[in-house]
Amino acid sequence: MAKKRTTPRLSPGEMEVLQMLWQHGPVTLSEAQAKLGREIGYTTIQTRLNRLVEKKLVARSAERPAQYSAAIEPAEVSAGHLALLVKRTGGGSVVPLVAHLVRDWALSAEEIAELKQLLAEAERQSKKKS
Amino acid sequence: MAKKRTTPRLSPGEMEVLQMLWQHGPVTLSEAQAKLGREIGYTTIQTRLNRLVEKKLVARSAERPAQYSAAIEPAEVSAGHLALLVKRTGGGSVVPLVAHLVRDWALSAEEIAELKQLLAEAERQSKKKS
DNA sequence: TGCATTTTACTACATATGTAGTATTATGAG
DNA sequence: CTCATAATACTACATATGTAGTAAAATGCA
Repeated sequence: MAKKRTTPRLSPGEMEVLQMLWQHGPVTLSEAQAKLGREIGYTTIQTRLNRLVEKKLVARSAERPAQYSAAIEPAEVSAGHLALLVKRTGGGSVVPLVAHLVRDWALSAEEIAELKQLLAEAERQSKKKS
Repeated sequence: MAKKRTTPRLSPGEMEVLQMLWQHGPVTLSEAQAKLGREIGYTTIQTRLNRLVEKKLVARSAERPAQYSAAIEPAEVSAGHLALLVKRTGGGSVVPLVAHLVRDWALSAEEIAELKQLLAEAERQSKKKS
């Protein structure tokens, strides 16, 4: 397994860009601006992307109208953030966090089912390991 | 219900201080430094606390050796962060996030039980509401 | 081939954050 | 009451981040 380079701290703005890249695949600068749309300057996005590229979190293709694509998985990012949250606000336990998640977001029946599934798996793992 | 003042963005350093305050109750500056311990300057913590106080996230008592205490709940903070994470890395669904939590942290049998409990409740809510 | 347009690179600057020194004020011992 | 010590306030400064202008380079069309 590859090195676990602790996600180099993502700023809000960087997150915003990454999210955009995760949703809409690789994009050019102009497309990026269109997607992020909003009242944000073209060069602003350019700068953000450049910085992300420096940090190896985004890859830029060699073609002329370069394609920018996320070089990190959403999972990796959330994992890092969650680890921090668990430690900080959960006192080390995931339960308070999950409690929040299931309480504050009205889960659909399907989602609840999925989560039950996950728990069941976790339980099996737990048993097997002990 | 009170205003939902979107947690004013907590920087890593601020989180660190808040965490300390949540764990060990109200503390004075010196105690704070002791707890955070580390090789961090006294005045550095002072500055961090001051900034936190400005942002109303920490309260300072009037007594002489002032007592600093968190003025925000861990839950509030995690709620804000999670909301962002869900939207950004989960594409709007909590499932991927929870999946991560239960997979990456080896949950104890008790924790799993608690979570099942939570899901059961969520299910009841869901049913009642629909 | 020359210019208009698009793309990319550089540069700039304000605010935020991390860190900490120095000055000032309050407090307690003698 | 005076001074040493603890506590608090101010000030400073480097790096990070958000935002964007301008210059330079590549492209495409006339």
